[in-house]
Amino acid sequence: MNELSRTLKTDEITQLVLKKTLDIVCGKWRLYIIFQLTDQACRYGELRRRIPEVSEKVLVQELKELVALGVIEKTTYGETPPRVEYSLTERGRKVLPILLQLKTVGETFLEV
Amino acid sequence: MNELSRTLKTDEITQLVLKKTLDIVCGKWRLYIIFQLTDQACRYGELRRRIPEVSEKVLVQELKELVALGVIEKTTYGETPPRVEYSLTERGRKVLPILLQLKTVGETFLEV
DNA sequence: CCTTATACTAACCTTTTGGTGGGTAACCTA
DNA sequence: TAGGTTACCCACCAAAAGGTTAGTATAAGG
Repeated sequence: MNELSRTLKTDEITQLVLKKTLDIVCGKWRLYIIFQLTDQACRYGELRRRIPEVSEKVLVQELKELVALGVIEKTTYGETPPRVEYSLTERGRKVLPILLQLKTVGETFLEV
Repeated sequence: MNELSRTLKTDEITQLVLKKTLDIVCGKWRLYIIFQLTDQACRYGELRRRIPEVSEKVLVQELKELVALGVIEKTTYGETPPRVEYSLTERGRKVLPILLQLKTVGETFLEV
């Protein structure tokens, strides 16, 4: 019984961990956005221009979510016209190599 | 113009690659299913019992999708009651280490 | 004083994903 | 002959994800 409850608990933790990962990774554009910020911070408009296929609403929404998750951070300069920059957080930079490796997964399954 | 079209093409390839990756990874239960097959093949019913939270329909559906993607394979033994086993394909085993690393991502963002 | 630029918000709609509750075939055992 | 076991299928439904279109504040530039 004790062992069972320990097993259950481990499963629950694994599920939590995986859920968090999926929150960060899933969503059609999240990885794409993260990869755009690999080297430097990027303004909102610049992101729009670099990923023209994503709709405005979704981009804003995804950026907000990634900020809430702690993957990226937002810096607002009180200027007009407004200037806002997005960049990776420390944690974001920490996991970036793993996320970049995910390309290998896609490549492996696209090979003939 | 040549450079632009080359850039566009690269972007398209990146998008294809990422899409393929997301197909494999996303979905509430896909990673979970893949991880269950790390060491040995597993029967359908065994998977059901190991992941009780997933509904029957969704499990079947996810298994089918993973087979179609080439991540896992299905072996049917013509017995009654039926026996069906799922296991990782060669490609599946190849990318498994990368997928396992994804746990690190979740852990990083769950830390206090 | 009208336009332009930037970084958004809000209302609304469609598609995709995940889930429930039933049913099925085939053989074995009691 | 009734019930158990296994690995599914089908019709239907709710919620989440993704997308379109229009509108906003502010200041600088012509």
